[in-house]
Amino acid sequence: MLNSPSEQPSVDEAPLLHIDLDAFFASVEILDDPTLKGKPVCVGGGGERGVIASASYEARRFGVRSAMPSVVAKRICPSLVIIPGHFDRYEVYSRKFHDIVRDLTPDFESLGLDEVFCDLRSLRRLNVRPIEAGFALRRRIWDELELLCGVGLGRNKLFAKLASKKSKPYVKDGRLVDGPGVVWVSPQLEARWLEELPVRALWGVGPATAAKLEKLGLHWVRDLARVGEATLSTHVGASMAASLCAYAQGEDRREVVADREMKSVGHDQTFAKSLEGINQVLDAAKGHAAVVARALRGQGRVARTITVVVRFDDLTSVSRSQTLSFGVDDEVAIMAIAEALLQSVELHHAVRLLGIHASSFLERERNQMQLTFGFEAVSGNAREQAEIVSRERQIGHEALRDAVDEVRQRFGRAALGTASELGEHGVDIKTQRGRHAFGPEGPAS
DNA sequence: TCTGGGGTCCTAGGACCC
DNA sequence: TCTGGGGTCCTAGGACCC
Repeated sequence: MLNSPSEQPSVDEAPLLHIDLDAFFASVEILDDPTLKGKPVCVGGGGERGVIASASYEARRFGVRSAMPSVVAKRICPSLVIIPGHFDRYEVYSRKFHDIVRDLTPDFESLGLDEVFCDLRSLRRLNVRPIEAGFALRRRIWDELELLCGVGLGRNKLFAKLASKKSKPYVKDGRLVDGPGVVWVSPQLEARWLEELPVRALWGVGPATAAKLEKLGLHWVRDLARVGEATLSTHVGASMAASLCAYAQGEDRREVVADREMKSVGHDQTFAKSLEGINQVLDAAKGHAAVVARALRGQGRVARTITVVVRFDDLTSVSRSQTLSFGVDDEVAIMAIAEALLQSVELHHAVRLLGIHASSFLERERNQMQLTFGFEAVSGNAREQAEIVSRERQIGHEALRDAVDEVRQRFGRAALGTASELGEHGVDIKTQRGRHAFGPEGPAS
């Protein structure tokens, strides 16, 4: 907690600041529709397969939590209002939130739409007082956005994040208790904080890792000191073991990385009613391909790797991916690859989730293969332009056709035998080149 | 109570090159 | 003729975060 009001750490004593907006999605919904004020409100999927993404404090009083299945939330809180997300609205608020943070320092890293880590060290010469800065941020976020937030300060990301959690309001015996708003973990307090911390509270420790640690008799962060990193490594992997051992000592080397480059975009959808058969799956995939293509173009990126993910009714998942020698950003090309990949998946159960993802980005200008499907030559030097477009289209078609062939070859007969004409899904690719020159096992060796 | 959708990172194995 | 090992890229799956 705040040790005493007079205590004011310097930037070097509290270099990391973490801010986390309270019940962000739900709060935005209430701002957009004030009649919701005072009601238990959630944002999430309302159907049988929906889960809660964000719960207002009013809902939390009933025990509703994010990641909880909506049917469960509704059971424990029958008056719960579940609203489907309006992510465009959240992005608007998130940008304003980031603008306010940027006024303090450009040296910040966002996690999702509602969380930010700031490295305050670059403000050393400005004589910034971290605790004052934290309260000032809170005030501005409230004054300008009418949103509440918690602020944590500490020597590293580990403590800053733990502190912001402690700064927030919480529910006790069904009542809402105010938090202090800003919390600093002083170096003197670090050991005591770690002492009381369950391993599950550490970054990177989820249900699976927690269960492994439990098996080793490690419930608390203090228990981690008992085992060596080498032992830990055999159970949770080298990288996780190194992090855990460092955290147990209060050490955290993770830096604040401003303007992280995005590495993938994708679209997943769980269907209210599972899909049956390849035709339903392919129909759905067309929509997914369009969403992913739009996202790529919106960010001015082209992707070399296309991945499809299928989750079955038994909750098992499979993924298939193909990396191309060129980048794509249009739905026709993405769909052509996705279709070939999906054809290779054995549909032994109905499909509850379908995902298409794009990764391995290239800079668009220099690396995009000119896949100008459906592009109509327009005004100007019509003939010349038409020739260029035609040539580019030809090259694009050939490259894409080769890529689709490659997928089919990789997966052998399953993909080859049942592959429907790509034209059916909008790509006019004739496959009359010397295929079938290889058998069921792939290319003849 | 039975699990979404946006992402990130890690691991292990195989292919290929030197 | 049979053989090593490192580096890089790709693939599939798993775990985690918000």
